[in-house]
Amino acid sequence: MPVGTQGTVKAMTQEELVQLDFPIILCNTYHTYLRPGHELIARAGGLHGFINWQGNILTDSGGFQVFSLQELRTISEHGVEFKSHLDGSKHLFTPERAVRIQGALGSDIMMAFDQLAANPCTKQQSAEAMERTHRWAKRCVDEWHTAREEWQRGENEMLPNPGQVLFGIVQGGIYDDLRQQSAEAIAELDTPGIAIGGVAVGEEKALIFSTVEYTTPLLPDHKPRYLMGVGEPDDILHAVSCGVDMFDCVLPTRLARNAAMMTHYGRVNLRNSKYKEQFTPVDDLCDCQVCRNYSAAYIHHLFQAKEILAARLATFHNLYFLHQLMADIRVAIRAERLDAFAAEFLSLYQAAQ
RNA sequence: GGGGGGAUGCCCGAGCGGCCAAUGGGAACAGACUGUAAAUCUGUCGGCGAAUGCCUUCGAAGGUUCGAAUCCUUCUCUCCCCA
Repeated sequence: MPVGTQGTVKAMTQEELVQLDFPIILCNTYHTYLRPGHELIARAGGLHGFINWQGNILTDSGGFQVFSLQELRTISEHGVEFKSHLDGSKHLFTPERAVRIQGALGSDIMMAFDQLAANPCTKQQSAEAMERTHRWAKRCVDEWHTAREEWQRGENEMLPNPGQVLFGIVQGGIYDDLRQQSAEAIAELDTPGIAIGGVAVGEEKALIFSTVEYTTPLLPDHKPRYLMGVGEPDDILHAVSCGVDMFDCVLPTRLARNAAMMTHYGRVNLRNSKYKEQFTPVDDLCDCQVCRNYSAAYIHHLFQAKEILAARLATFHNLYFLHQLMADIRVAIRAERLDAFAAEFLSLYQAAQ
């Protein structure tokens, strides 16, 4: 899933996302609630209507902002009070409200409102965040049932997507026993999909790998398993081999805006002067329209000149690259040669790192 | 012809006797980025050295001073006003 926090995958049009063949994108509840507002979006026909996206949409609940906007919020059992980064106004997010807002946004998959522990933190802090996440997940599920019943009785106009589902989120930090507890608690809620959260929030790679390796098999394998916020190609390959089905990550789009492009030969920085006269494609193994039509030298020039097109071309390529990686992974899985594919891919990708 | 400003590192520009190898921007060079407060942030940016440091720099030459980018003299170049 490309990430489109504010209702836009930065630098791409929805037509380009269709062209890139993504079936689903991620939008953010907290950010779209603050601006332009969930009620306005509901009046526009939900996120789908408002942003003109016929594919699926997953909304993150605002749980990540509890983590990323630590200085701007206070947590209690009831919920989280945010101080808006836009105008300083105060906004109370509870699990119930996160569900209602996502209902109004009309996404296809809404996420439970969770709490990820700050990084670094003690096991005690991880456990507290996890336990609260469990209580909040239960409240999300209950509120979701209530909202659906209201809608079925015709009492709730703010539910533009009757097909919407809710996913629970497993927390527990880097601690196996906590992850196990969390996997059990969230699985018990019987949501149609389950996410692994609180990963890749500053911990070293080995810990990301071991956490995913331990946690994923604990989740029901007949439901989609979604690893939130990951990641880099090697993370994805590893997580898929552990049984993960879904990913979202800001990396391809953010890196692109900062001149980094993912190639079969590893990540490269197009600002580097070595590309000044490279009149060949950035990645000669890539057949995206950017690599087919534009040279590294040109893209280097666009970044040096701070032209908008630089971000657009790099974003298109990075998204294409990860989409292609996932497609290749699916082919490899069907051919029962995922490990071989991963080894081949990584030998080239990591050689230059 | 008369009067008044300026010349600082690749560029712009601060400094106006010691804390100045010289604030700040920009450019350049490199790095970071994992459910997006990010088209952002960080570092380097006269030479040599691992380093206390040493050497060469603030238009040019001379001078004053323990000490000068900063004060004085002359010169060169430039900008503005009046005629």
